[in-house]
Amino acid sequence: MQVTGTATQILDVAQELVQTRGYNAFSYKDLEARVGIRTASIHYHFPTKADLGTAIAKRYRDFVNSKFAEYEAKEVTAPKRLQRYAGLLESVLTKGNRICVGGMLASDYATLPLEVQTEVSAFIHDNERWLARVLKEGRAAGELAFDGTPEVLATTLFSALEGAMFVARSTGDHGRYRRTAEWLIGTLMSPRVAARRR
Amino acid sequence: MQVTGTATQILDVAQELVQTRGYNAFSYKDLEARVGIRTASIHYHFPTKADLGTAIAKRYRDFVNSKFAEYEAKEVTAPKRLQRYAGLLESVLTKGNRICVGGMLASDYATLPLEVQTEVSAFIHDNERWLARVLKEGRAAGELAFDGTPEVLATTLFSALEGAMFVARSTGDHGRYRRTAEWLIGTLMSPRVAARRR
DNA sequence: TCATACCTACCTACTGATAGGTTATGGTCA
DNA sequence: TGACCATAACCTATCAGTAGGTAGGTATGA
Repeated sequence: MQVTGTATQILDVAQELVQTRGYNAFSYKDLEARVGIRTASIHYHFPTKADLGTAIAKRYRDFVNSKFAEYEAKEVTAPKRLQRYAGLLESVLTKGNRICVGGMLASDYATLPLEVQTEVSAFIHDNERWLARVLKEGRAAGELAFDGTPEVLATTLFSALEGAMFVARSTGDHGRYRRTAEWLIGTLMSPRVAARRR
Repeated sequence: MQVTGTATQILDVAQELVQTRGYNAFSYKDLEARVGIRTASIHYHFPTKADLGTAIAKRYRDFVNSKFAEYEAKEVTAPKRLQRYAGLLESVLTKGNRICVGGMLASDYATLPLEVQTEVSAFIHDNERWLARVLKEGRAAGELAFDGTPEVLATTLFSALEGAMFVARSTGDHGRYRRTAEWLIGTLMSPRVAARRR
């Protein structure tokens, strides 16, 4: 048995299809050829599509949460941490025109099985909570300057970056994402920090 | 006989399904019961689903473009025009948990027929172009203050508002959209930002 | 010998789409 | 006027293909 078992392989392929086509636009049949086993065998690993969707969402949430920990360990300042976060999503976009799993499933939200919906809501919550903390600490440290609460700005940041992925893909211009991310973070940097950057 | 013909009625119902479920998550069968005619009859009005999707996208784009003209006629200042724009999307969200047609189709982009893709790209372009003009004029008039080009900020604004719709719906909290919109526009009018530019 | 992991074969329901028939309306012309 | 015809707008019936899912059998290795 490999380090990457069949179940993991199924998750990898299915996740890519979720990120490019969306939850309702891929089927077990699509997985068949790419994974190399029959649809019935995929049902052995993931009895229902809801199970598969939930597994994808859970794994992705864990992955992103691990990135949060990584960024906090590696980067000391809030602006750097935000840049890392924006860079993570950018790499998703660049690697095969993909969309963040959370953002894509959010767009399919009304049609998702309940357990997947719950996972999506939790994903958004995790992202916003982490962003809010980074923003709060950054402002306290004088690295960031902004009006309003960290919570509101966290939602705004998350919404903007997720939305920018859709816009970038629909216009065939990945630069749109990058410029949006740069504008947002640049605007948050305090005059002192911004001045040093020039 | 009626003021609203059958074709219009089909478009109304189909558009609602696009806005709530997405392009791939509704079928002619879904329209049957709600419109009150058989799927075959719907094919009479819209031969293919691509035709239907294109008609929905085109009509919505025209609708939004007409709103642009309306806001320019009714409102004199840039902040007011931006507030109107944000309010338009908010009313879409509030009225039946809907998503902007452009944003929803952008999320389905990779699976759309070519003609619908083209329409989606054009919708984004129209929105960004109008926003960029409002921002440019607003800055020239001293009503707004921001770093960077109007074009970049237009993309950011559009991305953020569209993304905020998804986030609001997935968290069951429409207030998230409103607060995001208010933060964005508020930041553009902020004296602090204006002072920083000098 | 027993669980794991795969298979073939099949199911029901639905997908977008087509063929061809029915009905109502309204215009043309001997 | 009335016979005729065209068209619009619907219908039933059907298509081939796909959806997610199930039943039950088989190979393999501990």
